[in-house]
Amino acid sequence: MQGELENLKRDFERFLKSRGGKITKGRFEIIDMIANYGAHFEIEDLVRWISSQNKNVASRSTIYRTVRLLQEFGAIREVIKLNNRTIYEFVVGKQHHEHLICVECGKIIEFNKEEIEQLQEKVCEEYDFTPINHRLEIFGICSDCKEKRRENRVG
Amino acid sequence: MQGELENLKRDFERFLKSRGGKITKGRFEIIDMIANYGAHFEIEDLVRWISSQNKNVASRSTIYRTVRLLQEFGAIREVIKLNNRTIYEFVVGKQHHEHLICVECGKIIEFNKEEIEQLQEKVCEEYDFTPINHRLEIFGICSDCKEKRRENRVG
DNA sequence: TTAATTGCAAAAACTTTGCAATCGG
DNA sequence: CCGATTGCAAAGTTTTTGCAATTAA
Repeated sequence: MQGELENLKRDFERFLKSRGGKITKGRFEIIDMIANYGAHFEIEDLVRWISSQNKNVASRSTIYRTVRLLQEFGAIREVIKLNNRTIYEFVVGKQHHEHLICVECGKIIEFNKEEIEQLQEKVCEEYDFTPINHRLEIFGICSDCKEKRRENRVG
Repeated sequence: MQGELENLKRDFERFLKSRGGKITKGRFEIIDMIANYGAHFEIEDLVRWISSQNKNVASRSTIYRTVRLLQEFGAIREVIKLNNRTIYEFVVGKQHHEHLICVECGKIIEFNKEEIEQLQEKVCEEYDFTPINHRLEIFGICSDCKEKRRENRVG
């Protein structure tokens, strides 16, 4: 919803000011582009897409730099790391969740399991470890791909 | 223990033969090197270390290719992905486990929580998703680093 | 013999950085 | 005005690949 994006921008402004940073048009346009691009993205795809939409938003370096800033700020997180791919996620308006990743078609399914979160906290306590964030990735074959395999076997 | 390494090599031989591959000295020397290197490694470090020990084991490309083979075989898994670092783990003789990663000192703590594994299976069933493998990474601050912070504050 | 493997150097893919010009506060 | 930011091109990292020579089966 739109209000959340506006809130995020306002908070990001505060974040920037708090570290002596500046409010530039490019940074906020990048946020809009990411918001329009969809929940999950790889930086290079994002760069290409932004350039295809509007050459004047920002250069590749500025996009990389802004993604890093947004990550420090907390609006973006690295959610999937597989082989040499890194998939980021724009977290605005999303509750925390984990991912099922289909290794056949690349589909990403989000899920949330409160009990798993609680067990993680328990583990951290046991090790006197203060968690900052976490990532659970389950790789496998999704329902659709299994279906397709079955069809191919029959056909 | 030594027997496990021998079993692994025997199984890896079968694996290679089953895909029409060949048993080469280099591949098995790389396994020995990895076994001696320690549980967790980054490929570039491994390459440098192997070269420092013995230039004639294998070239950088062969090490990369063999690590990939061992990953397909299942003797190695990517366990941690953070920023642009990938840490691999040699799984021989280890039961499945997850990782706590200290973002301050880089320490890796292994843990295993059966209930978490079970809950994951439950989630997969719900989505009719067939899991192949998974990775749970919890980033945070370890006990020692918290202690150090306390000392610094006092001192 | 012949198909897989190796080493090398080059290329590819992704990300960071130095610097001069520009812009925000 | 001053310091942060930008764009560019260059450089840095990590990983892959084409190819000729070599090696296992």
